[in-house]
Amino acid sequence: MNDKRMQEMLANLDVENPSEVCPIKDVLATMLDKWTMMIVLVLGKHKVLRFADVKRSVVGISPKMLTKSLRTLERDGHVKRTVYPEVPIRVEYNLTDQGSIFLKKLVDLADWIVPHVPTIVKNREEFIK
Amino acid sequence: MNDKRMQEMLANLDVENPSEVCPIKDVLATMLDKWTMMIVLVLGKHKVLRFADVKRSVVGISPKMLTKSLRTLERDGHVKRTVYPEVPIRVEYNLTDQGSIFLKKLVDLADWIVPHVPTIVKNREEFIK
DNA sequence: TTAGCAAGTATACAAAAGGATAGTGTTGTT
DNA sequence: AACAACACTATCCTTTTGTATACTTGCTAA
Repeated sequence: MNDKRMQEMLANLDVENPSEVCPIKDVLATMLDKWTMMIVLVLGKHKVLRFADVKRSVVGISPKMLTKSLRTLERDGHVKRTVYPEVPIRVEYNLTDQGSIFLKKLVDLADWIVPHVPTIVKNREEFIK
Repeated sequence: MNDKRMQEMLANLDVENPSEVCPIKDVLATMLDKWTMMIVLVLGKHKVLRFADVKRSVVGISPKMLTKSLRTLERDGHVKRTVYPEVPIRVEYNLTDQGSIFLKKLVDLADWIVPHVPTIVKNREEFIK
């Protein structure tokens, strides 16, 4: 991506206006929420998980936040929710194609930052004030 | 990135442990904070900005959050802070090389999501419960 | 008919993030 | 002596986020 394209995208993102008036920034911010990302990562690892499985994998999440985050992911098309009306009921979650691309971008970002992490951690320890 | 590499990265990210014990996830989450991202975007657009300029560009941010976010970005090596001891004092902020790559990844993510945004917004309106 | 499971909901409360706004320190200008 | 400029700090208070945990629903098996 060259600088011109970058400036175009920054114009799209309407950087100097609040996110309530810029759906792109709003959609992005929702995706990059802490719990949301964690769920995308565990679904990337295990492919298909039931509600209780996700809860076990995302350590520390409460049922309330899990439901909320899963609903958001489903609503925004990143996750598919499948109900099997057995007894007891079974509900499975997995990434959609869109969700898988999102995962890829996330892991790509992580892949890039990994070599920098030791330095960053060291800086954090030394950084006063 | 193939599936094997993806699984390696997910192992690196230690997806099933809380971020306090995984510095990679912690560094990522810090970068992807709402205000932090906005500041990176405006610095990408304007290259060099003073404190009051950033405040003007990131609409709605309070001085408290601006200082906090700028310090975090500086601490983690994404932003350079330069003090000119004039009177009145002048302080300039700009992205480091690392920060510029981060901006690129962010804009790349945005670039990918943009075509999906209209559908997502429509889904959000229709999504009941 | 009582127990039990899965996938949530509901309620109460605690913690963290964030907004509004006044104050600080330094030095030149009036 | 008072004021202005700039880049923050400090304080108070509201809002949002999140936890803990009890409850619900629908059915089936003992």
